[in-house]
Amino acid sequence: MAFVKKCPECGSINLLLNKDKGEVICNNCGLVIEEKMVDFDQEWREFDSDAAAQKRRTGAPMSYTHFDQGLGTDVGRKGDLYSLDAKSKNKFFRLRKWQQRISTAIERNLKLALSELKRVSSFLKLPRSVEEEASRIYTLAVQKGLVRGRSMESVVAGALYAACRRHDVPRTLDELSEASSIEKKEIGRTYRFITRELGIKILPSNPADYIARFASALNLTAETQSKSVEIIERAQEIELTSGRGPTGIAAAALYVAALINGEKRTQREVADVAGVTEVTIRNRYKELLSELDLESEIKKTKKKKE
DNA sequence: AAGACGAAAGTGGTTGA
DNA sequence: TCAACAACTTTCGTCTT
Repeated sequence: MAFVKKCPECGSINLLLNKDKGEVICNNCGLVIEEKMVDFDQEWREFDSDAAAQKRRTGAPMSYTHFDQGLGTDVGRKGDLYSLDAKSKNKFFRLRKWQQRISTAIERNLKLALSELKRVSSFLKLPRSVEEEASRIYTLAVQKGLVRGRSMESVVAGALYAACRRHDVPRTLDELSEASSIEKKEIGRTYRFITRELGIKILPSNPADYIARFASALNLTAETQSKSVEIIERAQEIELTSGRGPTGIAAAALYVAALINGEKRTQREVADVAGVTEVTIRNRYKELLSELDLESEIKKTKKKKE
């Protein structure tokens, strides 16, 4: 599966996809990374339209973004129903009524929540795979009764945040907060809660994952981008990054890299797109300078300019 | 005048007794 | 459950360009 790249346990990239069981297994340590995956493949081949008509039997692929995985049917309320005689009509109305009663609170909740989830995810332009993952997480959360006592929207936001992190397409809590109009604190809290309760392992996000987005928001060149990734890697080697907020590190690395490549941005600008304050950038920046001997590089580009 | 810098006090979350 | 603690923020005054 494209969105699982590394084994969270041992870091190996040697992953084995077992389609029959719908699992992804780490070939190195044997950890089951993804299970209950949906098999999207056709299991037959079509040579002409006759064969296709015979063998095709489904509509859209099954998806967790539909509350019943896209398989549900409703008793119709319009269309050919009205061409029936009065007796049959009555029967259908009764059926419809029953269906509404049977629909449990869970299903109604899911229906609502997943449309909210879609709204937020399209607002943030998240990839399809993340949306799927978030829907799956939300569905699990509902089944475990974790939504009780929390607003539906906050759980949706938390699930989306978790899904982003798992797929290495990090969005900041601020962005999620803006898109879902839930407070940052609240999202963070439900995020921690559901990941703990569902036993979802999430690696601390890598500062480098933020670089591309921040850099394009600041109109920085590709050289600056790779420079800042390089800085981050060097910083990680000497454990300068542990315990610090990844966005602050990304911001500082980007700021220094821009300085080195003569594309200076103010601390304010960088701070805004990264969602941290100037002070944080300064602190990280100071550490980077003293630990990584970057001052000489900055001086070099200064001299070039003269 | 704007940006960079640093000190001090406050916030929210984690940890360990 | 509470206190200590680290990271980060807010605010504000000073220095540099």
